[in-house]
Amino acid sequence: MEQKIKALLLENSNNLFGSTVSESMIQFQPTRKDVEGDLTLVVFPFVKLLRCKPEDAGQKIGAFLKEKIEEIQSFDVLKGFLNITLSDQYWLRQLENSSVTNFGFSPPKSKPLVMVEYASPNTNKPLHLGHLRNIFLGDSVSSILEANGHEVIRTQIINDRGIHICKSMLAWEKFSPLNEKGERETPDSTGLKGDKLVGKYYVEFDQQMNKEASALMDAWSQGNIDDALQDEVNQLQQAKEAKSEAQTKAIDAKLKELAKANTNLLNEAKEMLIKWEARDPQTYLLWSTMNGWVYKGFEHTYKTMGVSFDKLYYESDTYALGKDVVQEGLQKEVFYKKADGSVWIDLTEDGLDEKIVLRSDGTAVYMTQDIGTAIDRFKDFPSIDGMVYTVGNEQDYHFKVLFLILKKLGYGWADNCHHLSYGMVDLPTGKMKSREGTVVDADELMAAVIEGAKEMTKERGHLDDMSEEAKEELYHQIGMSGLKYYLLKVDPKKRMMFNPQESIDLNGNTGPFIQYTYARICSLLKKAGKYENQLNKSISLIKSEKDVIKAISRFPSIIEESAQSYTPSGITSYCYELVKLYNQFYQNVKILPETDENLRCNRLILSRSVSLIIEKSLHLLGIHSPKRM
RNA sequence: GGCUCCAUAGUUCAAGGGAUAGAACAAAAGUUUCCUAAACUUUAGAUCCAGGUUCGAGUCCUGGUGGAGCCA
Repeated sequence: MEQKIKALLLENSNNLFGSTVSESMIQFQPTRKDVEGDLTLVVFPFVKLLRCKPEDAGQKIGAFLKEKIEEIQSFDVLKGFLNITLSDQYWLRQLENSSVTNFGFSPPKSKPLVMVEYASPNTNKPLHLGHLRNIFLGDSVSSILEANGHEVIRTQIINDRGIHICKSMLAWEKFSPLNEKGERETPDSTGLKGDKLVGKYYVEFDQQMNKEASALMDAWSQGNIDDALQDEVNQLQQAKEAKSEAQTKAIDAKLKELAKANTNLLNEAKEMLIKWEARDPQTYLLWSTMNGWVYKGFEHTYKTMGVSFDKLYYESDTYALGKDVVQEGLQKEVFYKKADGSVWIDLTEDGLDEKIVLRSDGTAVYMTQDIGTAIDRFKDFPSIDGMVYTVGNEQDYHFKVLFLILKKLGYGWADNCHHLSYGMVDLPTGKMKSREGTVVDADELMAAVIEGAKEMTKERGHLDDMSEEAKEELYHQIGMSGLKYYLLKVDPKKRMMFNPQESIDLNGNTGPFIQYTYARICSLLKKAGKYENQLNKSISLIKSEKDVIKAISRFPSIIEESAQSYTPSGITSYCYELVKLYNQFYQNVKILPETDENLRCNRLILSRSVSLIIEKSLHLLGIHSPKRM
């Protein structure tokens, strides 16, 4: 309808306004709920052209439209807003349209292939709350893109190499206790999930290193300083004299860093990394064994989360790839070499800095890897039209630079790369810090929300005749729904607060609330038995019915907008609004007891339509729609 | 030090430059002989500060304050 009005106004702009109007002047918005009308046209932009009061301009446009468009039942002008009321027949037709199976979705694969990367886990520790936001977000955006007609490849980049990986490997080798057979701890022998076991040794490494560093600092303060470090340490220690408390603290921190950097333990880890890069067989075996444990653990976590991937990329495979590209870039003079041999790109003309792309010792930095991985992906899937990187906003700058470099290297597809940047997740107690042990573990959190859902569902007591197995599945669906919805309802760009208490809430703007409405409609339709699946379009609508139909008719554009902006929160807001309106309707009228067969039938069809949209919306959020709860 | 982002009820979040800034939670009061009360209905409560652009600013611009991040 908006399109229709827009076209009509553009077509007749000369005789209506005396000059050509631009498309951007024609602005629609939903009519305020306390005002009569279905659709509102903002009149202000035309006031200047017509040289009259907003009210008169509105009257003129309204009269014109009413004459040309038969679905317009009436109109009203209020302070520069033209409120148009459409006929009930129009709305009933809208309802009828919504009953097609793929209502709101574009035909599958009608739009180009997009690769979505979400989850870039390190293989040295378990997944945590931050990963949950990342993964739910990427998974949901993938589904939304699919609904909008794109073919999607879901992928992750697994950070499986580097010094941090060597740290847990080394700690396991050095500190894991031996059993009577002389074997070190494994997931099987301890009953620990693989990622948890490896994470334990990553922590162990840090503790042992700190211990060694403290001992080293004690030695320094007694004057036992290694020759090579003597000058540096002395300088720092002397600098502390006669300084304020804050300054002394800062210097102590520097000393501590220096001590850590000079521990035997860290040096051993560095040696291990060198061995790994040289493909030392023993180191490789240890590495692949421990990573194998982690992958098994992750698999379990992903299963609980209900997500999966089409293609995996490992940094151990791709880290070297970027180096060749850097050489090419040097020849093309996109990059330049500094005296020490390191390679840089100068982005100052683009308002950015100079950025290193290869270290002086020839080793890769993150940027090198990411350049290589991107190119590799486009080689693997030549028909990719776009890449979406779901990565936290602390890397905003990194991706700005990455895309610019790719562009300068001559890759046209760089324009179709998008950084889906999301904000950090904070706790009521403050930031999550792994060093302070305030990180919320993904597995533990999921178990907690499922347990919460179980307790609260039991209190309701709706399920007495359900099998234990079905009940467990339902608790899982409800708990995960609460968690996913909670993390997805906030605009991805924004930093958010995670309150564990609220995430298992069933009331208000939550996943379970929406699921409940769905289950209630399912029950209603079941009890209704057979009914005529044909709308009676001559019946007039009551307000609460029309409100629901209006919401239903918005669904296709909501999907479109959410896909374009990569925001699942558009779906959550919409779905919540639809459900609220439906509940008002449900509370207002009787459906099953209604004796007028046409009315009863229409209301059942309306309810069915709503349930289908809820199901689709929840699917786009990665949430199940249970038929009972 | 340089750059980027954020600031809305007590709290957590909404609001394509458009009408009287919406919800939820928490607080207070109500609604079951009837389709699942995980619901519905009321009440109370907010745009960090100072300028500017505009017919119109929570939204855009400048400056300030407070918070977060990135780069050496």
